[in-house]
Amino acid sequence: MATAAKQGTVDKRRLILDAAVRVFAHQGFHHCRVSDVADEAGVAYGLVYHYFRSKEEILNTLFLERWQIMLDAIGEIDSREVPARDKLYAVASFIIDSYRHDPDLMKVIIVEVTRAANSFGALHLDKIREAYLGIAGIVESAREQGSFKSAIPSEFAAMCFYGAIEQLLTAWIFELLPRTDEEYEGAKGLVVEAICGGLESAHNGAGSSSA
Amino acid sequence: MATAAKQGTVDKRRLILDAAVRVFAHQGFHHCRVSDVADEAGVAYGLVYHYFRSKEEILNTLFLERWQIMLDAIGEIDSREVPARDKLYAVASFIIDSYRHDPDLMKVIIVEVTRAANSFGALHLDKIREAYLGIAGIVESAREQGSFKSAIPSEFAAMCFYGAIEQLLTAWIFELLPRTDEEYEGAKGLVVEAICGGLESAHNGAGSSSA
DNA sequence: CACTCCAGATTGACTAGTCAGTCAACGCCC
DNA sequence: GGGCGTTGACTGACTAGTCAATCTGGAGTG
Repeated sequence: MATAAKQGTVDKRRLILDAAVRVFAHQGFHHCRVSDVADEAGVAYGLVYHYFRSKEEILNTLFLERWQIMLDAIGEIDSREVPARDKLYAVASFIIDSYRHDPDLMKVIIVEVTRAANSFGALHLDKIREAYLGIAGIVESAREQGSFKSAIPSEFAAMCFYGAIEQLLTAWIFELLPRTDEEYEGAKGLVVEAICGGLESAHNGAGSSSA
Repeated sequence: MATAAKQGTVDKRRLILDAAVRVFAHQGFHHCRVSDVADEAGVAYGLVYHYFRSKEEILNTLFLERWQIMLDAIGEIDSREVPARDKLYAVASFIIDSYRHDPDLMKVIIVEVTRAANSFGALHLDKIREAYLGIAGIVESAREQGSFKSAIPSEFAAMCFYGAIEQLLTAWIFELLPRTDEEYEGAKGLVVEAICGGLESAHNGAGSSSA
């Protein structure tokens, strides 16, 4: 049995982290008090400061824990011997399943970190960039190999792809899209088709003057 | 001469709004004090409350002012008699030019409202949704007419398109992309090409099992 | 033109409340 | 019995919003 969870002893640190996810997700990092987290965890106020230096450190911990898992997943996916489209489908699946599995945690990460340009986003920029680079790597191989257009820089493509997925999650967070298993599954294929295959029909003859 | 600006009289309300944009953009809505806004505007603290009921009302005003301009622009673009791709190019141009023209304002709108699921985002959900619907309308016409794939629902496509653009702005906000005129101009064409034309080469024969 | 008068603009000290973080003490387990 | 885990009352610092006082420009009057 693991060190922390032996006997009936519960890992209070983990309890606090899990409680923080729920509280941050429902009230927002700025609108909740540390006492809310302590109460939710069923733990005394002061104990939070025994395990974490500050309220911010809780959020940082949550982000880093989860983000690293995603970076590792992207790295593993990139190493597979399959077409780029399948890799991107796997990445989309991983992110969407992460949301499906723990919507509160993903909401906190996206809303409070990934998109928080004035607070935690800036702090974790390097980690966020790593994800872009991982996706860009997948695109880059496909470009070199000729299956992806060389006209679109891979970092740019990665940004569009990741942006589309994050917007999807945002739509689920905002309840603009139904949160059902079918919706999640369908979205994986659709987002890949939209970004890789494009919106235009293959037989499209519509002219255009855009660059 | 307009009522407010006749003679040497300055419109203090406007002064406060403009100062708020700068302060919110650089410090973040939550990390700045009302006194910072007043100081930046060169105005007494109390005057802020003469013109606005609360700190939040300043942000709401900024968002609604600017967002309505964008909604009007999308509506106007949709009514043009050009291919869907050109319409989407025009929408992308409008948003990117908005950022180029006033990065602070766009940063505030995106970071503090559009992506703030726990505070202002929820408040302005309907307005935000209106933008999606406007873009979806453009896609829908193209689907009916056959130039866009019918397999991808138009709201879904709109979300991917808008998400890609917002991610681009975020990259500029985070300084992950160079902020130059060439970059802005290039991005307009690239984002449309990525979403409408897709990342894959036309002659792409790479197989795929995703769907 | 000189003067009064007032409504709206402007000021900034102050209040009332909030909340992150501290700390001294307690207790439980090894 | 000692150290780590745990407690929660308390403090110190901060700030959104109030308000009574002051200012200012222009309309009305003789």
